[in-house]
Amino acid sequence: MGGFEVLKERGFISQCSNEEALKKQLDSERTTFYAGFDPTGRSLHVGHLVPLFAMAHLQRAGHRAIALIGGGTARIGDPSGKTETRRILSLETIEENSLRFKKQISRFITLGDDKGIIADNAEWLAGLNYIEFLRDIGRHFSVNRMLSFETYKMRLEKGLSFIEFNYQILQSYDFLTLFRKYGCMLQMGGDDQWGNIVAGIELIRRIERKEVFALTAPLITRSDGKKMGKTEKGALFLDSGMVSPYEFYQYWINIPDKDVEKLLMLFTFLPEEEIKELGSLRGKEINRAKEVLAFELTSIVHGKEEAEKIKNISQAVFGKSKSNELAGMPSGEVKESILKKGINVIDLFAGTSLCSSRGEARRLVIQGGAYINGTKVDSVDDVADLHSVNKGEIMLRAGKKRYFRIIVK
RNA sequence: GGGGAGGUUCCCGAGCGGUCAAAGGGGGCAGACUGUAAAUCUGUUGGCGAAGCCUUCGAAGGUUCGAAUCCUUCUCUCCCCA
Repeated sequence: MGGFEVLKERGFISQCSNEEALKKQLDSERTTFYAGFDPTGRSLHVGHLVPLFAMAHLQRAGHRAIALIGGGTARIGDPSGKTETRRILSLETIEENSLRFKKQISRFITLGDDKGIIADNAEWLAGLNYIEFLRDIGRHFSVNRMLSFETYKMRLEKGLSFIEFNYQILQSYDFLTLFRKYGCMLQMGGDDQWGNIVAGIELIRRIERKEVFALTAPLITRSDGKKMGKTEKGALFLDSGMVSPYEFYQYWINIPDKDVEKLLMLFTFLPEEEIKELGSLRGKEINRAKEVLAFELTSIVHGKEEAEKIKNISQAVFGKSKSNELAGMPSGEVKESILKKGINVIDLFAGTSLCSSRGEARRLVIQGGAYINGTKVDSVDDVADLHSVNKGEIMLRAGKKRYFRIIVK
């Protein structure tokens, strides 16, 4: 039992409704807790990692986790922290997303009746009777009070639909339902969820006369001001089809020095002492810590085998090892017959994910950032042919660290 | 329902009827410096070809030799009134 200290020391806790009482609760008995995930995207992303790891830690301490899929609330949209209205998703999309979420979540928490549960609020929200709901639940909410919440204040400037405004009530109702159904005592979430969670606590206190708890995690930021988990292409998704494991791994390798320790604490299960040690590395040495971070996290998200493979690839490509294991790196194919005739370098690069247009490929070459098998391409008129093929492959490089493997067939 | 303000290239945000592919900033990409880091400096940033051409300024029409800039209708967002 316990677990509160772990979360605290590792940096998962930002706000807590009643720290002392919660700690006592967690220390004294097996406690059921939950965190919600709205299936509004095709995949979970880095932003979801914080609650996932927090849940995993509590579960390891012996408590029961509920991952709540917001299949019902996703039909509406949560205004918290957003500046724009979320667009309405089709039911099929939500359904599909939910399935994907469930799969991903199960990599973090252990499922089983008394260990971990995945629930979906569509189960109780979809069939709600409006009148009954207003009578039983709605009457406990004061509009004046809701309007005083920061998230709504912000939205009052930009516009807030009535439906979105109800999000908080639905989320509170979720908490109440989970409390009744599973004896759930604690809701976790990001800081932006604070208002919603507290509203749930109040609802439960009013209706059930019981004290339950809120725990929020801080928004994780990068010391360089970039948004955590954002890449040029968008969010860093956990789905291997959307962000390849190789890219995923590389993202963590390239994290700013200052953030390594913090991220190791949050996104790995390594013991704190080991993390502190890794975090104290300086200069070039700290790359070792980043490698550990990337490896550990990739292992959890994509599997250990995959992580090993990528680690080898990365070491090979960035020159620290002789390994030739390159499977898993972004790659594509090209026909031998095309190479026989020779292909212009611009076309070659433009055909890969390295460049999105011929113009971009042209720029890359002109700026001296294009390489074939490690040799700089110095003219846009250069042609690649069979001489460029090395063991059935051609290695392209854009800039310092973006690689693409072309397989000749 | 009435009145008002708006929808500009990835984002924010300028834009006298021509010289606007469209200022500026952010972001991205590349180069130098490094440690696959940060910071900094430089270049670049619609597409195809590189003379030039093509597609962009919510949508569709129209006025003009010529429109992102003017008119009409439509649409969406926000504000005020009911």
